[in-house]
Amino acid sequence: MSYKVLLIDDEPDILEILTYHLEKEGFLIKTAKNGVEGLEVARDFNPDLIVVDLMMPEMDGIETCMQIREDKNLKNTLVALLTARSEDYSQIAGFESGADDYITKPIKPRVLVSRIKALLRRKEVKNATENVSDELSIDVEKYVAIIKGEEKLLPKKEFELLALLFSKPGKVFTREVILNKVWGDDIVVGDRTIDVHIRKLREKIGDSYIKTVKGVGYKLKL
Amino acid sequence: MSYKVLLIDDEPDILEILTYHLEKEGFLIKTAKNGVEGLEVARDFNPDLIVVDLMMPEMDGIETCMQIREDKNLKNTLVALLTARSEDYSQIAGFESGADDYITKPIKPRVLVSRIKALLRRKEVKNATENVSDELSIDVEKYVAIIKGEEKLLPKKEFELLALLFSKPGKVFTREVILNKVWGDDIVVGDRTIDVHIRKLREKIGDSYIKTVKGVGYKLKL
DNA sequence: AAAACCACTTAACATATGGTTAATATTCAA
DNA sequence: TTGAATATTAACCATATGTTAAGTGGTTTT
Repeated sequence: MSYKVLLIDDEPDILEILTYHLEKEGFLIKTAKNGVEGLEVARDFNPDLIVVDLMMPEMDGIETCMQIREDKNLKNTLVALLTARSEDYSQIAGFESGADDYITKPIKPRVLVSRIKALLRRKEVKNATENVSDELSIDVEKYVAIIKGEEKLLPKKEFELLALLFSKPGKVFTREVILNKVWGDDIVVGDRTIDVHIRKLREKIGDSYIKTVKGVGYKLKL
Repeated sequence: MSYKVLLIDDEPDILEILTYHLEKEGFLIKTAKNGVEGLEVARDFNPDLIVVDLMMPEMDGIETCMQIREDKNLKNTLVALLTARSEDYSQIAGFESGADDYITKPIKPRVLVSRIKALLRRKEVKNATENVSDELSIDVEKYVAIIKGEEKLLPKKEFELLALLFSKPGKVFTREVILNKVWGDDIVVGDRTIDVHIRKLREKIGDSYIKTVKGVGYKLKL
């Protein structure tokens, strides 16, 4: 299924050019020429991503962004803000608009497309890891494991290992696969390294979640 | 709870029409026909927002605005100035009236309403950000970090870095992202530059807020 | 115009943490 | 029961980050 993207901008030219490039990539596009209209369309269209221009008359981008964030039905929708310059960034960032990404003008279609793809990929991961169990979850943005509501900041490798297991809870990941995904194809480490990381994870999140399948690998218990 | 708005204008017609439109939107409205009266009402009514007409006999808008700003009890109150034309803007901005927004006449009710909503929402955010950790917040307009009530003026780069972290407290920002957002896509700086800025920030706001996630980046502690 | 100042960057060195290993213990499936 | 796989622990070490001071260029002050 292709991703749905809503573009909100008051300049028809920009809408047109972006639509062209994104449709070429197989995205499903709708457009709106202001925030109010955008919100309406969004509620109906239920897009995966909304791209909002910051500079718009009447209701500006930040305002729109915030309203999107407030709408519970659009909880899983990503928002990317189009901003004039990267330097102005802090001005926007100061408000917690809740945007997931900022894309600076002038827009290069290629850059935009790859940014959007990256965003959607992340969303995929996020959705996959959400609500697997109400006791344990992970937050990819924050690098934390949430165990019974308590957030534990994990070091890089430990987090990546846990995230891997989370990518398919219940599935057994062989040591080989774990090495490949977390450490990389070429890096060589001793064969106790994984165990030690598992150990540290268990220390932090409790013994009951990561299950050893002897001779095969590890899996996340649901 | 609905927002309280105080309208100050010497023209009854305008007061009436604005009251009508704003009450329709669920705001709680009070009016005053000059600055002196306005201040009295304000102290009693304690509104979220005061809309002041610039052109008024006796005590004019700017004067009123300044007096509002001086009143400690109205610290959290927003002020919007009604001005005749956008060209006059620079004139007014010159005086540091302390207004939070300028709305130009002739007033279009729809525009006014959305502007006011935007303002109040920002205020909401501002107050909310303060609660993220009621010890630390930032003021985008002043370029300051407010740490336990004390304002610290930050240099550009430091502020932008902090603002970035603030844009999503808890989220880990990689060095790469930080470089992109604060320094820009193309600018190349040595790899100790970020650390040094982090250092200076920590020096000013205390060590406890910015957390290092080794191998990944930095994040703002909640 | 010189001096003082400030923001920012760089360079050189110090430190600490996360990652790994090694040595030993324990477990589990055949 | 037994040996290979995994657990556990602490020690080790590399590297990412912390820290300090000094350099640079631009701006303000005198």
